[in-house]
Amino acid sequence: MRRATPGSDTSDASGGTARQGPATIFDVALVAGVSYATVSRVINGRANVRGETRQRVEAAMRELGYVAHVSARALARGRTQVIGLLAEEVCNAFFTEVIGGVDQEASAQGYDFLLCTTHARREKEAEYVARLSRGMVDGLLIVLPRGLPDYVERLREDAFPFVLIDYDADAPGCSVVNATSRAGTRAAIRHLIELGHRRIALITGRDAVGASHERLAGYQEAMAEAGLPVMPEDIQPGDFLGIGGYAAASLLLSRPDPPTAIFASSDLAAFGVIRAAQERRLRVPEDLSVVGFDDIPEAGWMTPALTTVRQPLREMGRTAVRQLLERLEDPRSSPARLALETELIVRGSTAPPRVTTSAG
Amino acid sequence: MRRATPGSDTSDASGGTARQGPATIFDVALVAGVSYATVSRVINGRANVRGETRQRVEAAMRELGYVAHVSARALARGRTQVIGLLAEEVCNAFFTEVIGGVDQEASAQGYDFLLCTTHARREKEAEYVARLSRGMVDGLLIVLPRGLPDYVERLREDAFPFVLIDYDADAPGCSVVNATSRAGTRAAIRHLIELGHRRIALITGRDAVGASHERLAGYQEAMAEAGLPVMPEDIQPGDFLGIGGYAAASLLLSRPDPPTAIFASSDLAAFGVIRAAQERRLRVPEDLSVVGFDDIPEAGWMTPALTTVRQPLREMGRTAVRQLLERLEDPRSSPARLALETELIVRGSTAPPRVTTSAG
DNA sequence: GAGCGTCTTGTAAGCGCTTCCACAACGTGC
DNA sequence: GCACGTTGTGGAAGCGCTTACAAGACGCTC
Repeated sequence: MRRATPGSDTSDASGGTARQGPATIFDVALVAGVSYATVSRVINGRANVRGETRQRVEAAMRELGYVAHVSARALARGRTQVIGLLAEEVCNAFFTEVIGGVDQEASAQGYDFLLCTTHARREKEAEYVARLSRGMVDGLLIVLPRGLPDYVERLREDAFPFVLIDYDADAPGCSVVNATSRAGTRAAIRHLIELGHRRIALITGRDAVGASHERLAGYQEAMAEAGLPVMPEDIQPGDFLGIGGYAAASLLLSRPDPPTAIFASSDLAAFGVIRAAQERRLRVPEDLSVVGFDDIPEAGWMTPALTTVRQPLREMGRTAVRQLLERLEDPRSSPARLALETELIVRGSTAPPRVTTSAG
Repeated sequence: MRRATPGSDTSDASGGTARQGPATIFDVALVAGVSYATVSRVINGRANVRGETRQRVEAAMRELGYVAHVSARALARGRTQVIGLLAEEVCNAFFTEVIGGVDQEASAQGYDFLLCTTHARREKEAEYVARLSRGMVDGLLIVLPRGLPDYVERLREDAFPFVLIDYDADAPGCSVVNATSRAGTRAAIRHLIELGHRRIALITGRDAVGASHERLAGYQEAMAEAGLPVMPEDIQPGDFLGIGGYAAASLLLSRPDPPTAIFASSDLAAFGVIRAAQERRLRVPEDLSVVGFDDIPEAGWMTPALTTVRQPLREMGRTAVRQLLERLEDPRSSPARLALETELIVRGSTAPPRVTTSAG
């Protein structure tokens, strides 16, 4: 084609025609003395290439330091071998754990991944998704979407493969991976009740996130099962972050008759609770039992180590990738809704209450 | 005017030929009754399109929900409008701060960014870089490289634009953005000396990272200036992480004659130090002064709030993007080496020592 | 030894876009 | 009424790759 210059010497890239820019498939073909189609076959590991030819091509690629052009491949094949990951933030152990799992599985399956942080800029999200889904990625993972944005509907219409991670509300026709938040919370509250706690407070997550409601429901169920009353002021709004946990706990602990245990809807929030307790010279767990949710690495690390509900975040990331790839391979496979098991991890931040409160 | 297909109706995409898949530039051209070249001009905001034509095209794009195919554009234009970011990890406040800055500036400048976490898998890094630089991204940001890998040399040869972030050793011909680690550390140590400390220990960062050596040098300079001896056992190796800080501090504090102040080469390490102190029932700052480095958000947050050397991490990310874009626009612009100012932030974790140690 | 598969290779036609070049339709100024 | 630039538009040639399709070489059968 264009730069098939058969006359000149072919073995010296810097000689004859002074090539500029990285080598293309044509250059390799020229050096190997085969057609570019054959080079392409070698690159893609097609079987029908004679061993000796293959070796010549491989040698030429090495010699020229050939690297396939990503966009060109993507355009020709109609897929990019990249999956996109849409997360709100990157500076939060919850997301980084999930991302870590995605990273691991994607790379194991030969996919790259493209991380987009939305910073909750809702207006940009839709545009992001539109562009990603047009030639940048083959499929999309969306972590912890708040509500169910319009673009999800659009993706569904376009039959573009995607998986929602940790989305707890209804999502008809969508693949979802999440964890059994409600059951996990119930187990945690039961654990506190078994230790003898009667006044157990809850700090919720962000209201827009479905998992918040699930955890609240689990709390209420466990309390009801045990016949314990739930005081409305014992349910404090949080934000899944340390700051919200701290604020909520400060409120709870400054009351004349504070709870003896606090369940926080995330580990970060639980860290905030512990800080608030320490500031008041309350010891954890002697004066206050604290339970978190997620089991991020730091939870096992602190003093006291945090009792928490383990949510298999990395595994969720991995599972989501597998689900997505399944849909990539067979676009007609029906969307699945997977809930991974949570597990109560009892560590040092919970103990029997010092005195049984009046409510008990 | 001129109609491409004068006979049939051109406004109904779902009529005549049943289109499948997302709309292309041709579909838009058909609906708008212009050639695809004109559509391309509109997309790219070229001036030479009549107002009325432009509007027709825009209407057609809206009607079809047209989104440009990213790979196709990239292939045709030779650039992607994406910059790549190579970082070791994503679950570490240091990186996330830098990444946040990059994100912000890139998006302000109309670029997307592609985050690749290398997890210190050195063998994969080079491959990553090769692929990224071939049609995935226009330029590369490399955060905190350990040593100066071979692929950097390759990038330089290929004249591929890249910027190193927080790389402190020699890098001839490379653009670098970092901070004045040495001066910052000197200021921190001086602060401790002014408070009356004489036995000041240092916990280093990872050895492979240039900034570690800079901080060590700053420490040694400040001690020498004050005429204070540096005991070899007061310099403990760390890893920039909490776990290393904890381990090093545990060692330092378990000695019969422990230092009265510890400088940690990162805030995370300082958190580890504080934890180690608390476990020994040492109070910070009364019994032990602690200084960190970085000033990640958590530093101002803890109790006690951490005295630390502020490194403008977000700003470093932003600056690096600006530098990279400069090189993108003018590939012959000479590489610059920018060092942003560090600043000592005095908070609650430092105080005069309880008793002047024998060394004083 | 003609007819038939199989294996290997080359040619050509795209993928969806940008952009150079050409050309028509318009004024201008003389 | 002519040459002349301007402006708006269409046609065509790529960008670097994949992948039908076709064709040549080879070995096999009957």
